[in-house]
Order: sequence, then C-alpha cells, then structure tokens
Amino acid sequence: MLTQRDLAILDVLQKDSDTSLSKIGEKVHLSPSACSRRIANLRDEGYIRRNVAVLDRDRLGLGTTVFVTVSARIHSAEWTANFRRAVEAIPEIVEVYRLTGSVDYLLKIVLPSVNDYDKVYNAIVARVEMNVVHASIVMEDIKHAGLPLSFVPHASSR
Amino acid sequence: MLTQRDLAILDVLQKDSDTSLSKIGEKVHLSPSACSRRIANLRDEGYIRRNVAVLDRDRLGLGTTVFVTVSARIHSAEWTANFRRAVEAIPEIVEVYRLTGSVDYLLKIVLPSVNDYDKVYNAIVARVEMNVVHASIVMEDIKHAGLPLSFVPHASSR
DNA sequence: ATTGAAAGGGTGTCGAT
DNA sequence: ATCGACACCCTTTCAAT
Repeated sequence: MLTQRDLAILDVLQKDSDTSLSKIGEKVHLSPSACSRRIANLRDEGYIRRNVAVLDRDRLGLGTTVFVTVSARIHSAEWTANFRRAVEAIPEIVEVYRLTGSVDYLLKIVLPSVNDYDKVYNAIVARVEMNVVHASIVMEDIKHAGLPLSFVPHASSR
Repeated sequence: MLTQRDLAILDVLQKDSDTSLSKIGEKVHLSPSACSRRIANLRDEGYIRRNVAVLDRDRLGLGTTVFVTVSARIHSAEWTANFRRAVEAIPEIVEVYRLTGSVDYLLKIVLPSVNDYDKVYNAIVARVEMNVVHASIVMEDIKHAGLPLSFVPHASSR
C-alpha cells in the first residue's frame, strides 16, 4: 500500500524528475537516503515506469495537433491487426485509443503544419479501409497536467 | 539550427531521460562530455523543457480514461475565463484542448473507474454552463509515442 | 521494518591541452 | 575532442528506534 508520502514523492517526480533527493526530502520531511529507497521501491513495484524528456513542440516546428476519430468498415481480427500495424508505422500518429460507442478510435496526430495532414491521411487510408468520422485541429493547449494522485487510495499515514 | 545528432539525442531522451551520457555518446558517435554540452544547449535553447516520471496508471488505480467533447452555450470572454478556471480546478481533467469547428473543447479525464465520471461531470456543469456533446470511455491504449522527430527540419549534418 | 548519519563510488561538469 | 580534476549526488552500510 502506498503512503501519503509515496504519493507526494510521485507527484514531485511526475512534474520534475530531476528534483534532487535532498529537495524531495524537504518537501516530504524525510532524509535523502530514505527518499532514495522509497523511489527505488516505487520503481521496482511498477509505480514509476520510466523518466522521459518533455520536448517543446513549437520550438521543434511540430506545433500542430489534429484529433481524428475513425470507425472501422469491417469488424474483424484481421482488420484490427492491420489497423494497428498502420498506426504503429506512421510516426506522426502519436496516440491511439480504442473507444466505446459508435466512434471506434481516436487518433492524436502531431505535424509541422495543417498542410501536412493530407499526407498522413493518405498514408493511413492507403493501408487500411476505414471511415474518418471527424477531424479537428487543436487551436490551443489549455491544460496539460499530471495524474490526479489525490484520488489514489493510500494508507492512513506515516 | 539542429543537427541530425541533436535530433537523435532528443529522441533518446524523450524515450528515456535516464540514459547515461556514455550510452548516448555511443548512439550518436560522440564523447560523453560533448553530449553533455549539447544537451545543456538544447535545454538553454528551449528544446528540452523538463524531465518527468511516467507513472503507471493501472498500478495507481487510475486506469480509466474518458474523452469528453463539450461546446459553449454562450460565447463570451467571461464564459471562457470561467471555463478555464473550472477545468484547471478539477484535477481529474488532465488535458484540455480548444478545437476548430464550433467552439468545441476536448477533455481528457483520468479516473479510478467509470463510476467516478459522474462526480466530475457534476463538478464541471455546476461551475460552468455548457453542452456535453459526447463522452466515450477508452477501452484500450493502443499507441503512445514520442514526437515524430524525423519530420523536424535540420542542418545537413555535422 | 523504516529511519538518519556517514562513507564510498559513480557520474556529470568544467578547465586545460 | 580528449584528458584529468573537482564537485555533486546518489547509494549503501550500519546503528538506532
């Protein structure tokens, strides 16, 4: 079971994994060495998967995001496998979710500009038969937060 | 201007920011110290924003994701400000995008289970008048990749 | 079982060549 | 770009609670 302290540590790390153990220790009222062990445990127990760099999309000229919802024409294991291979092979498609309801999949696509959407569109429809239900461009990134750890059940304290 | 090497370094770091300088050096054929300076530059120039820990949602009991599209009832600066405050205040709403089309927003909501959606729904409609156009639950996370750095323009080499 | 203090080792950083 | 020295931080050990 996780303690409040563990959650506090996770919250610090999901915002900035470069935070030194001494600074984490100050925040959660623990010595650096104790923090080190806790973090190692959190890793071993699978709470922390890995650390990654957050890159600046605009700076890299990848400031355009498009969300696309698609539905399958046919529902078969073969179609699904084909679809997965297709989205996996196209790097501009950065996220794919299978959804409930009539819309089957949601795709998040990252591009230099809206003009490049056509290429991705053609690339995917060439590979797999599907209906693009809707596509809309992101005008503004309003919120981007970490996981709501305040809602994770935890041991009473200590 | 970025070099191919810089992009290769960024690609390593966006997948695993714990990669040691010596390993990065092997991959991009550079000495560790040279990598260190390049990374420092990439930071200073704003390409790397920060490093964060990727947490395991299922392990934390936050395995449920819901995507919700909403539209504004009224279109005013006041409504928008109010909407922003509302989504900012609700931690389960982890991502918010303003989209093209009618004044549409896409919300990504992270929850312990689908039963908790109601609370978030009530919390937000209590704060701001809006139409929830559609809500669908994520059945499966099919792809989750980093930015497509292969499409970033770069200096020819060196 | 978990903690804090101190020691040891590794790694990143900076300067010089 | 490499080499070397320094500094910092993380990790481990150990005693204590």
